[in-house]
Amino acid sequence: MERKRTDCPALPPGWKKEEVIRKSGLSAGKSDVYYYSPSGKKFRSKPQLSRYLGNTVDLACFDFRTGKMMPGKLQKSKQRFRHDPLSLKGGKPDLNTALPIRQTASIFKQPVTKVTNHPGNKVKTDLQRATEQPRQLFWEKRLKGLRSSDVAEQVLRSMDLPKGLQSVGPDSSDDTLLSAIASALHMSSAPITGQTSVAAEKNPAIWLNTCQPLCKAFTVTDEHIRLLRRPASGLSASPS
DNA sequence: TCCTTCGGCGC
DNA sequence: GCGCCGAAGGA
Repeated sequence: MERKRTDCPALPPGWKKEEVIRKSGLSAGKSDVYYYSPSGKKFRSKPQLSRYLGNTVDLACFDFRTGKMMPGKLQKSKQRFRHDPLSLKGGKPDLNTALPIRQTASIFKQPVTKVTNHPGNKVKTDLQRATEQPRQLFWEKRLKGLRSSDVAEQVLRSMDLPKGLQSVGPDSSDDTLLSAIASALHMSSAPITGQTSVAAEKNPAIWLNTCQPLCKAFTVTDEHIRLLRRPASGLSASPS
């Protein structure tokens, strides 16, 4: 029988997908899907693929049968939505605070060419730094202008920040400051204090503590919390 | 021993 | 109903 291993658009070059129709037996007509790595290894299930790729890759959105990424199709624990009758009563609020992550097609391991320009150089090992995730300085600026909206695509009102918060760095807009603080709260369980180093205010490009948001050190008082607990006027509690 | 193919368990 | 994997059977 002619085997056609097709290129799969969601996969990097070299990976092939194959679909074989069963032609006899009780399950005639059913099809089996296989993948082939660039090295020729055959994969016949998602768990097998997952084991090979390791924990670094999240295949939750990868549909094995079609070979496509299906964002929003998290097959774990069926999602319920606001407009779903079952969600209206007794539905728990969305407690998932994980930041959304950009989904790319290149979820599979790919060969990397290592280029060493200066083979004689010694690399200083600094374990403290090495375990840190590399992060672009002032990356929060990239979130500027982005707005959240509800299911009806109504843009949600942004938040007002307390007066005392002052930003550090090249961008002083409330937009960026809000993004920086919100992101910091999500990305670490450690206390969020702002930039405690005075040097960071003078030259943030060098002294910025990337684990803290782009704002000057602040403290949250009981008074601040009391203000928050007071229902905000002019804001509806929920859409619809 | 390797590969293809269908059965069938378990969710 | 379907995904996953065992194993039969052929090369």
